[in-house]
Amino acid sequence: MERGMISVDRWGEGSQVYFLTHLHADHTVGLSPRWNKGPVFCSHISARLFHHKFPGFDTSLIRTLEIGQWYSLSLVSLTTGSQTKVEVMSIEANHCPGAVMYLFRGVFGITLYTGDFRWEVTSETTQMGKNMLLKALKNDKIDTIYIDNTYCNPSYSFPSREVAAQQVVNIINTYPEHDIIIGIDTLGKEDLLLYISKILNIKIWVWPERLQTMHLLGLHDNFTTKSTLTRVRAVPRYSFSVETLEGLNTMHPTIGIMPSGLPWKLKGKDKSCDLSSLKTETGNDLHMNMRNRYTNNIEKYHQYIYTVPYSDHSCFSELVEFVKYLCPNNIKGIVSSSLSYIDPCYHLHNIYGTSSLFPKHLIKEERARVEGECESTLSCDSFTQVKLKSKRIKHSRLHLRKTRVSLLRRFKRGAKLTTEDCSDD
DNA sequence: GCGATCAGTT
DNA sequence: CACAACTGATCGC
Repeated sequence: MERGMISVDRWGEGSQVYFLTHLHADHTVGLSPRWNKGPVFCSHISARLFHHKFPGFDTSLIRTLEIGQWYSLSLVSLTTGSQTKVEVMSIEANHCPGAVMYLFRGVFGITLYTGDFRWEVTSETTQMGKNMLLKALKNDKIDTIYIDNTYCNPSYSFPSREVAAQQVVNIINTYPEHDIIIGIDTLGKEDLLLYISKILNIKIWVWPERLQTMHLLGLHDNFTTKSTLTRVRAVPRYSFSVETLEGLNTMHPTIGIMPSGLPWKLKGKDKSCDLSSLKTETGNDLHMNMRNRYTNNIEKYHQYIYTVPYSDHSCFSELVEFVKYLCPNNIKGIVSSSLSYIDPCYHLHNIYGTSSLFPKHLIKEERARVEGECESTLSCDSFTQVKLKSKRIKHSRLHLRKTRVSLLRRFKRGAKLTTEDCSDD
């Protein structure tokens, strides 16, 4: 992509067109109701949710794209100053409602920006995305994939959301007399709640604003704001804490369930997990065996709290499948926070194109190459953040060390940290 | 009042 | 231990 032309999920100055993958807060930093920098392209569902999230947003700036359809844009190349054609197609990302990837085709070649996505082979949505990509690309090869590297490390492994949803149902069934609370965000995990609602044939309580979101998503039957109607409540994740659960339990026995890709652990406490009391609904042994590998992921985080590996991001093996399927020339991580922006690419490049690991003597070289590559994806945002952070005196030791290391490392490598890096690709 | 940034939380 | 996604406090304007 050429700088100054296209921004995806970045809302700083200096682009001709802006693309939104989905409406989670960490992808909309800089977007506000008074946005006026340029047209915002997004999916129909995101467009529908837009006004809820940003009341008063200038509707004339929103351009909705039909999924799986090519659109042509005429942009100005900042390097040549002349008009250039860019084609774009949005593809189902299977992350949260309205989430899409963007496939771009232009003078810069073919670029796929995945945004956050889940590449779940058992999911129909993923199959749709797969077919769209196949159809869109024909025999062409993607030059660069900007990939959701959130869980791009072999240590991250979790089951399909269908399996995880059943785990949640199993936990709920284990406590027939308990109230249940489930931690969720402002968007996402609707399928999990729907599954629970349908299997157990109950409504699920959500807070009033969340009910509005449900209605905007066309979900009218399975949710309620009347707490007397149900024992299962979905609550904002930030109000879901050990204290909350302990407080609730002084009034009525209550179990909390956290759906998350990461197995949370309570610091220094007993991590033991009593799964013996958990039964499958069907008692199906095969089902049980299939899940066996993952059962350890159901953690009893606390006396009253379970965590279940229900993730809206791809796990490592899914990322591997994705990359193998598309065979791009280049891979760059989107998530550049903390120290994770190096390892992810490293892991993917290791498996990419070959079933075995690189010979030991090549690994160092490969790592250096990959690290250099990832370096170029650094945004000025993260740089200024680092600069500001290192100036501060009051800071946790860990943070201070981290920023120093990464500042030093970036400086040593001579990474270009100009506004050029900020805007797009 | 506003956006930007940071700390803290699960 | 980590992550994503979010809230609330604080700062500068």
